[in-house]
Amino acid sequence: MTDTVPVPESSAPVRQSAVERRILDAALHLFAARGFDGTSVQGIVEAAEVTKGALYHYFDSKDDLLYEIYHSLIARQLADLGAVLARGLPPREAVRAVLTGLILSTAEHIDEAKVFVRDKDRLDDARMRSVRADRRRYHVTFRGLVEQGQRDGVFSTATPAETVTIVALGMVNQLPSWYRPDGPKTAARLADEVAGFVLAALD
Amino acid sequence: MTDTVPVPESSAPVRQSAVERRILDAALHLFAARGFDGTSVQGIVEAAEVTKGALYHYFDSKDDLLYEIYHSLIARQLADLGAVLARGLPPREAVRAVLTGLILSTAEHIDEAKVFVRDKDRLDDARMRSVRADRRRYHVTFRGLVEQGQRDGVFSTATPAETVTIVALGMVNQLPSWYRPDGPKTAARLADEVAGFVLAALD
DNA sequence: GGGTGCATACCGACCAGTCGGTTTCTGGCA
DNA sequence: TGCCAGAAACCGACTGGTCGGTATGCACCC
Repeated sequence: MTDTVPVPESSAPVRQSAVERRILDAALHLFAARGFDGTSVQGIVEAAEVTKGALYHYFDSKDDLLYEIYHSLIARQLADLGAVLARGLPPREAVRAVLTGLILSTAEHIDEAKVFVRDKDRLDDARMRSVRADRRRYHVTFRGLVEQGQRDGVFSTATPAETVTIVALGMVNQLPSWYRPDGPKTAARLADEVAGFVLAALD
Repeated sequence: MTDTVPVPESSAPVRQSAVERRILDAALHLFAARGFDGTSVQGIVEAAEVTKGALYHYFDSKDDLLYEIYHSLIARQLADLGAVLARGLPPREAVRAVLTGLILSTAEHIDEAKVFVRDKDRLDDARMRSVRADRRRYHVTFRGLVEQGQRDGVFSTATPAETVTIVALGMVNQLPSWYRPDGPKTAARLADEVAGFVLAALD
């Protein structure tokens, strides 16, 4: 509908104490390794080398930790997306930049991605709505890029933009299940291959 | 390396009592909805309207239920794959048939797929190895099809066969996160669109 | 009588979260 | 500079409840 793709805003980073960060780091690693329900609060405080009192001083609940992880992940993704859009690239280059950037960022923060894909629907209603709204903004913005390319005639219209978006972004969500940081291919190489694959399908 | 793609065998189905089936059904639905660790054995026996004694009469452990679910899923996928390969189609038609079949089968057994993608690494070592070996057979067989097409010159070699396989099969694994049986598009329609997308990238 | 198919009562371990208390930091005032 | 009051940071024992799993018994059938 619109002729230009709107740039999503990102929220400002929040300063946090060293203890707070240690707790979040420990929670992130344990959630990624064992899942949210498979991780005990006791396990988190032991890994972070703090006490339970400290954890509940900074966070309201175990769910709170999960939300912080999601929030930082999505905020970063939206910021990256905004940065690419701000460059005003033509659709093909924009899609390539968004996809390679997203893959690189996901590979770099693979634990957050793991937690997200596995436990994304384990939040209470209010936080769930917030996370979903952010995800939807990303989805709609990306689809807008594909639609623009299709309107401009540089992308094939064989596959509907919505399906392209689902498939392309879904591929990235699957990344935690097969990407290994110590594997034979660098993240940059994989990002090129995957983005190239998607663009080839859009030719 | 090989010139023909070998057909993987499937294992024979096992007969089970009505109580056994009720337990497995309840476990499947609860695991899909709340995850393995988020589901209690008590919850399963209540949903299945049996007692704990009955459950532990038929199954050794909670893990045992999970393995049964995985096993039936993978056995079905390997059987479908074998059926397609047995038709001896040329690579393009074979890839299309495998992908559409896999997507349709995944859509039809969406709960099993949900459980698999979420909790696939929650098994003990022995069962894990068994599951992984089966998955690997599927992966290697599919990659073989892509390689054959690339050798025959009907597929582009722009993206390595391994990456194509990871991306194509990964897309299917993501299906539980976006496919809705009551959505606007039928599973068959989505299967066509997604398979078409992959084949377009292989042109 | 011995195996199968359950039911029931129960176990110790562990769960997320709480609460009263203590230490450490910070700013204001003499 | 020295002191103090209040706030923020943190401690860890404890709670009610749930967890996966087990021990035992009993009816029914070959």
